[in-house]
Amino acid sequence: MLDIQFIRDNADLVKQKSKQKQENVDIDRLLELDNQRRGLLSQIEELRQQRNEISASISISPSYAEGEEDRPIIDDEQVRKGREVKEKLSNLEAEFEPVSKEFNQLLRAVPNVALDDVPVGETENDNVVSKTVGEPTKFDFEPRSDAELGNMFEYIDKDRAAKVAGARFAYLKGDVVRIQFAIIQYVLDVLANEKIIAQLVKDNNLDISTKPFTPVLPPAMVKTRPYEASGRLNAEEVTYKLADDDLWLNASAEHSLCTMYMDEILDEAHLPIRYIGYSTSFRREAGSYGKDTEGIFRMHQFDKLEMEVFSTPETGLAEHKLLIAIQEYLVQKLGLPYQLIQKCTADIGKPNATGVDINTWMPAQKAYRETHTADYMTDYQARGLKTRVKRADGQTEFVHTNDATAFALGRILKAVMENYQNEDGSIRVPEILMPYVVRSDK
RNA sequence: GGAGAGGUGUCCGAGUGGUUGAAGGAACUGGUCUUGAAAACCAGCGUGCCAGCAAUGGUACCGUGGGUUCGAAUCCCACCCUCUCCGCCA
Repeated sequence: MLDIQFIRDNADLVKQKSKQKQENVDIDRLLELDNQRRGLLSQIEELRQQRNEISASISISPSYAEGEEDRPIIDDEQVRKGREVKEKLSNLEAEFEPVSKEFNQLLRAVPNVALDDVPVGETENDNVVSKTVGEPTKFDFEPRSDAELGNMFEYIDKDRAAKVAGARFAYLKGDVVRIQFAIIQYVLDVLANEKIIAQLVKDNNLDISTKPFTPVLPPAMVKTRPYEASGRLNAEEVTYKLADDDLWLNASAEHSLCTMYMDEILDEAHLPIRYIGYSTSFRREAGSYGKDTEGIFRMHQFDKLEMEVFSTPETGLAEHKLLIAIQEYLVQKLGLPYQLIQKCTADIGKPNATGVDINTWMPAQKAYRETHTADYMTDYQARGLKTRVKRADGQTEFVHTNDATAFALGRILKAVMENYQNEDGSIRVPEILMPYVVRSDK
């Protein structure tokens, strides 16, 4: 969330930026509530002061309390006054509660302010292709889709999955499963390799740490409070709720990673914290009926490798650039053609200050489709989660957070299957994955 | 799921109704001492909100939420979490 002080001081800017994101939050109402809230709060605090003074005036000193001598008699008049104050206080607090509640709801609804170089747009069609790497894969036959290839070799069984779990689920079987695990191993190898990180830092002229990423297997469920605080809970369209518990299914490893330092103050010397998380991700896909129903592109469940970084404010943007560089490195090593997309204001998402997507070439659809995203939240997410850093000078401030897809395995399996297919439907193993698919029985 | 113990500041840990934002210790920061370091000694050292240019003042925070009271870390209720033992189980 944003700082209310910042909104007060920059109301016009916040309104404008909010509109650019197509998030229509009533900023005037928020400011009105803010005024009401502060007015009531100062009245409440004044009464509390009175209450504290009254109770102090009738307090019994420890020596008296132990009954040594001259135990004072409690002053009934003061007690009566105390009761009066208590009554007034509880009335005011009752008045304060709904104001405060609406205020907090609205405050959380205000989106992050996009960086100035984020293109203004109304839909994802206004995203800007910032570069295209590689040529669409050439075939001297008509390339098959993941669904067709999956059927030919029983790699993908959605019919039986539908029987068991419903639409948008699949049994993935056989060698594509081995490819998935090879990709996981490969990504962990790359991100644990300080030489590669250092090279990418250098190539991009970034003045940040070369620290490698720590692999993490996070919880696949998140409680309501952290989920809401992260700005990532989207109950209507995305997130599954467990019926009997205060738990939601992860829609990304990011969701249980970004929340892990909630209510904590981190030591500056420990930053940046870089994690590569692996989690099965669950999405309701409620707004996408009839979209991408074929194959494994859009599923209720998929596995994902996700990078998460906690950093100081000064290095946040450079960390974002590093994450994009890593994404490009990984996609290039996998030999897939792609486009780097700068997302526009309407598409970056509420907590983001900026964000990019990588769209990978999908031969059967003859289109670049979204496989990666990289989000930079500045201090927006950390403010909600109260994740702070204690600086060398003793001051505390909110950390900056970044997240970025390493590989969303469902979508990347589709990309690999389609781009590496032969005419007979067989699929070659990308060279970089060869060492990870060696079978001991062959 | 059953029985028991417990959740206090960066950490350990005291505190069962009033001068407790919270003893003591550690860590950390500054200083004295030292050729330097260590040790020792002295001092400082939580976070949010409101008001203020600031100094500062006020208020809240001892797992979470509610209650009792003039007054709650301390008493009562509910919930969450952790640990130990038993049961079940990958």
